Amino acid sequence: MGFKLITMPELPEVETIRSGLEKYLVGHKIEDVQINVAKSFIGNPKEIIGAKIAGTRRFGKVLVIDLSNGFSLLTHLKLTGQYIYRGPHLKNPPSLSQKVFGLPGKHTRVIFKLDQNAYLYFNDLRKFGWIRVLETDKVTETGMIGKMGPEPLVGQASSGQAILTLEFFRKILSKSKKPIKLLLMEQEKISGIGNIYANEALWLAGINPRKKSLSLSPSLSEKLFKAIEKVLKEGIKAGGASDMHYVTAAGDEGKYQEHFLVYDKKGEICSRPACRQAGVKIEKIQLGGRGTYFCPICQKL
DNA sequence: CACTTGACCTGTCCGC
DNA sequence: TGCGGACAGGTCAAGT
Repeated sequence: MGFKLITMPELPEVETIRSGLEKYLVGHKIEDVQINVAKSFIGNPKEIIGAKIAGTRRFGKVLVIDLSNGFSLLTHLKLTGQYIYRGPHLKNPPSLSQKVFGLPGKHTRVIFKLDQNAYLYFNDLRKFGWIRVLETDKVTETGMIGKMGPEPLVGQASSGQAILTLEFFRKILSKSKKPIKLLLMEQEKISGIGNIYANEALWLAGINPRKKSLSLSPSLSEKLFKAIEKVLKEGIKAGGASDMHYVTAAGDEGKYQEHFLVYDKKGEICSRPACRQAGVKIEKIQLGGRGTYFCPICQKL
């Protein structure tokens, strides 16, 4: 396993972090907030001090922590954000992954001091991530979440969020001339898919990432729809993909990177039987400025 | 209007 | 060995 990639939290990673936070944080009270980097925390910390943590939600890649006093904390982890809990609700904490930047460490931007001598650390190497204080009843209509497309995983939508249906998926595709991969990653169309899972889903469906969205046949769009669901589900099942900075709320690593079929596989033999036999190698191109991996044979344009 | 590129950051890796 | 540059990728702003 290489250590050169930054595997940013996408839907399965954020969902894994969320379910950990749900387990560990609910019932805790926020006693204090220490902000080490001003741009990492937007809003007034006084509005959350003294509040109890009531629950967690996820909208696409945005994590929401709802408090008992009418306020919520929204977080986007962007590329390198980590939320790590230490306290009595985490029995037998796993040995801290080396990917964790210390607790606290050099890259700890915000520390929430909770009751019962517990702490929630927000680490973020590149400072792209943010935590924002917002009234709970404004969460679904404000900013990114307000414009966000439907949730691609059945059973995973937060209340009030639409689920992506095949019909809606086809409708989105039919309206866009963009390369399909770029469309999949557009959060205002579908929420939660990033570079890794877009690459993986397209390989699984046997579709070239550059193919124009509106040119997908009904059978291909259905194939892709199912592939998206499959890779996201398997991502969650594996606890997310850790190559560089992603860890769960307990501070340990996910395993989905071991299941990668194309992502970061440039020059390796495509694992589809016919391609493997013929020795076809995975290629890498830039699409929308992002690294894009595909098999030139089983993902023909 | 649609699409592309750059900025935001920091660390790692690669080649000279 | 040291150093500079390319690269990693989500989102938004600015440019074409």
